[in-house]
Amino acid sequence: MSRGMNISNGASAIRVRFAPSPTGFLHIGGARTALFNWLYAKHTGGKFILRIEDTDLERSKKEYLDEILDSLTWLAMDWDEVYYQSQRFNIYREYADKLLKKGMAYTAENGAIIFKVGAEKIKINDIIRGEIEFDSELIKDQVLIKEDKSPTYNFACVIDDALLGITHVLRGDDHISNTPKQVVLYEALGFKVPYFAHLPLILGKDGGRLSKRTGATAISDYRKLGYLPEALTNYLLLLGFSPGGNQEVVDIAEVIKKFELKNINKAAAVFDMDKLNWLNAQYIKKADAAHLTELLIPRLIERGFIKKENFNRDGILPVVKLFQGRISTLTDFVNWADFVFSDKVKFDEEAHKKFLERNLSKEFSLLLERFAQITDFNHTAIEEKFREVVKELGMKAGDLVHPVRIALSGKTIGPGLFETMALLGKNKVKERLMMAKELWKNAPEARLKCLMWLSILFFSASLFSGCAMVRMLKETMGGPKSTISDESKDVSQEGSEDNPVTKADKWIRDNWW
RNA sequence: GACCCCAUCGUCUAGCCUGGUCUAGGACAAGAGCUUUUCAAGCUCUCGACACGGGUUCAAAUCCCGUUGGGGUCGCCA
Repeated sequence: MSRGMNISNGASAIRVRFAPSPTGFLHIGGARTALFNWLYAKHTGGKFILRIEDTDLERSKKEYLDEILDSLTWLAMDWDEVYYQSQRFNIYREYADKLLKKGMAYTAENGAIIFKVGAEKIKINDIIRGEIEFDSELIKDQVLIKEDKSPTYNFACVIDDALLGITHVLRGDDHISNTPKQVVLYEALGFKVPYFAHLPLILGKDGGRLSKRTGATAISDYRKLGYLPEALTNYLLLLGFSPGGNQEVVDIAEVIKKFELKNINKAAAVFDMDKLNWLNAQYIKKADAAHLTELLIPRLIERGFIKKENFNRDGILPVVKLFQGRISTLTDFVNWADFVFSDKVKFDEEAHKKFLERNLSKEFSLLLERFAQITDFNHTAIEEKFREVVKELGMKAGDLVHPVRIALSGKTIGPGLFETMALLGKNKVKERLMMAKELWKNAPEARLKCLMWLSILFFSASLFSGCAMVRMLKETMGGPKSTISDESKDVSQEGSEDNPVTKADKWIRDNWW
């Protein structure tokens, strides 16, 4: 019953709309426009209306429409009313006829109805940009109804915005030049001209239009990539609006309170993936682990890590907790935590290489022996034993940590090793450490390779020193600049600050002998 | 080309309306350090901008004009 009342004193009620065309996916720019409309409706207690601009029957597709609606729903933007322009063709025709009767429009040879644009100055007052003036002399006569009887965009848009009682038209900057064309139609039909607010465009990294080349453009792509809707919404908001108080991560309810059209930026913004990633990581970090688990389950099923019919939620939760603080997308989780779910540990190329560099069979054996003694295989007990072994062997902890990590996960990076081991459990740790020993055994060529490299090194070194001695006899100081001397320089400058040594190199060097 | 819009660190922005408090604040990225079993995260620090030129004014990032640069639109697409 209150619904009826709202409409009757609807003169003051704010009504905004988002008008997507189902000829493509909902993209970043469209979503931001929708968001600002939605936000304004929520802020003012008005209505958010969806109008599907499907007048182009050729290009409009049901799948696109579904995708757009799905994306909006995913982003938690609910709408109050929906209209389809394809169902309103007779209404547009009716108004075109009115203009025809008034003599303000004429029929072309092909049957199209065309509006006569007069010569006048058209002023629009944009809430974001202020007053903008156009000269209608520069506007051509406007087609209202096309030869095929379908309405043109500008005509259908005006009729609908007027008839649906849209009070504020918030749309992309690229529509500024459509505005005078629409204003003359409003006036010709005696409609009240709505308020306009033209939102700045979102640009790609290259400063041009956001395109697939510069990154994903469809909202559904971001969903697939593992972004959280809250994070994406938050990011989209930041593109053109500042919540104030140096806030970046903002709750949507908070934003609804603060949202004001006049505080929207004028300048176009570049879409920055890095910041989106950061924001998403923030949201993942503060998300409830159980909620994240639910989001992750379909992805784990898809990867074949768990079975759809039977999986253990309680088993996944601690894995999620272990990785939650260090991933920035849901996809990251699936990639980084694969070894927890699969017993076929896939070795990264880099990890594999590093692993074979040094045979730690004996050390692993000792580790296995000591781990066997642990009854409660928890992370403190593991760490205790581990440190014991390291001490006994006279090694640095890192020297054993890294190979063990690779043996367990196939990766050189990951969460804390002891937590990881506790999570995997005693049996899996045992199996994988034993498998690692097999790897060394089956790859004796790796040791051969080592020896080969060593001899090459020695050989070239002696060759070089031999050459150098000969040269020194022949030449004065000034130094020959062969590649060999450059290489040896690299090695000899280990302590030098000027020589950038990668961490990997350092690791190899520290652990080689 | 015509018309229109825009202009603060590499990027997102605060400040601009209502000039002084701005030797311009925050965030992302980058760099350095701390921490550390790795990579992250976290913490600390560093680098880094008012496009340019004229006005107005005691005083301009803030107001005005111009230039330059960028973007948008010029469809019987939306």
